[in-house]
Amino acid sequence: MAKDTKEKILSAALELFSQNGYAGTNIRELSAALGMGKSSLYRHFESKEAIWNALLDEMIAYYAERFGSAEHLPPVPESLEGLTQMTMRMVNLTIRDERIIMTRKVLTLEQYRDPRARALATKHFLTGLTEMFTRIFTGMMEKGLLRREDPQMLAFAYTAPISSLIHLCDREPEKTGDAMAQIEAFSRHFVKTYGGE
Amino acid sequence: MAKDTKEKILSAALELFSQNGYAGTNIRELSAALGMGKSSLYRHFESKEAIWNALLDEMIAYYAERFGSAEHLPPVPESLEGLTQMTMRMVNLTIRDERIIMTRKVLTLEQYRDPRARALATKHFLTGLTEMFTRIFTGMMEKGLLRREDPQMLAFAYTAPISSLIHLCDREPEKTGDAMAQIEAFSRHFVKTYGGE
DNA sequence: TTGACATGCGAACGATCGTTCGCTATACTG
DNA sequence: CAGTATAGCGAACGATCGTTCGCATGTCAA
Repeated sequence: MAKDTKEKILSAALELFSQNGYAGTNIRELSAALGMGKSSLYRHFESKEAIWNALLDEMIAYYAERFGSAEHLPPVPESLEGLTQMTMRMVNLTIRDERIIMTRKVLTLEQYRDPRARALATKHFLTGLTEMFTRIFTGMMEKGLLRREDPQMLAFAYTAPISSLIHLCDREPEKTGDAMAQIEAFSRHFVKTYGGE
Repeated sequence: MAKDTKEKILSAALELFSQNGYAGTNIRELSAALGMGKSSLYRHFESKEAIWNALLDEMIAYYAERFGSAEHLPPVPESLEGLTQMTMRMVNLTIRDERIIMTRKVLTLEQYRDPRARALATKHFLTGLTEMFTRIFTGMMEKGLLRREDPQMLAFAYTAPISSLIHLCDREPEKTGDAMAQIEAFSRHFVKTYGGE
């Protein structure tokens, strides 16, 4: 029961922090969103900062479990078209999942204030995707699907533009349709440029 | 004299807002940073929000004047090496200039809260650079320096990775050296891929 | 010189902040 | 059954927030 309430608190905190930031969120709003009294929150967390730290713990643990282990790597595509399709599937997931959106937003808002948020932001926005696609592209080169070039450079050149459009969707959700189309066009352009031998 | 004080207030506000965000900054800090009493601020701005809006006005006007007019466009490079050199010069400027750094940070922090910050953020981080390099690449294609492909797609593929590394420098300044090296490597990779005919 | 205005200051206001307190109800332990 | 821990509540605390007030000073036009 206690575990469950804690989880609900962190979930509501994620929602509010991602909208208004840590400083812009107060305990009264948070407890109201949970339908409980302000003071009840303190049965589960000793302070507002403790809520933030627990939320960050959770985000770090989730990221490590979800993207950190090799077992969760997507399979190397069997074709160039497969790369585009896999990309669109991943992007769709990451752009539609409210929890992932809120995680990106909160990391964006707190990256200059909290060192752990900073480190996780860099993983989320840059190095994580690059490492993941470095492996994928290495596999695709071995299969002869991609030209043999520095796979890390290719992964960076591929993921950074996509990541920037994901940020655009977070910022201006009404542009999601256009952004998705642009990501697909970019992926096909990439495939045309680097595909085959 | 009044104009001068207003300008100083906005300058100090930019510094604090970019560090702690709008909600995380209070009038006492701001006035202390200016070496003046809290109440004196209200001689120049009617509220904290008015300071924010004036700062945003200034940022919007500055952007329009600096990047919006065609006259401020950098010249089309005469060679592929020139593209890389021009890129490094621009990046160096944008990564070292404290005021530009703070502008990016404040737009990052307030993009979900303020519609005008949101719009300016998209210009700063995405469309502005893309449009600029679309023209540059169009010019380079006409000179035969670049393969004839969709210049807008090429501009997006070129600027988005660079922009993501600029964000990295804002977030983790100690990585600036590495980021600059990576930008240069990426630029040369791009030139090798798309250069010549 | 005088009067009006712009600009500065410290004190203080009411609102809101994070947090603590004392109390009650429920649920499990012996 | 008694006893203890858990989790909820409203009230209230002190700190801090944005803002206002009354007053002093300096400047400049009349």
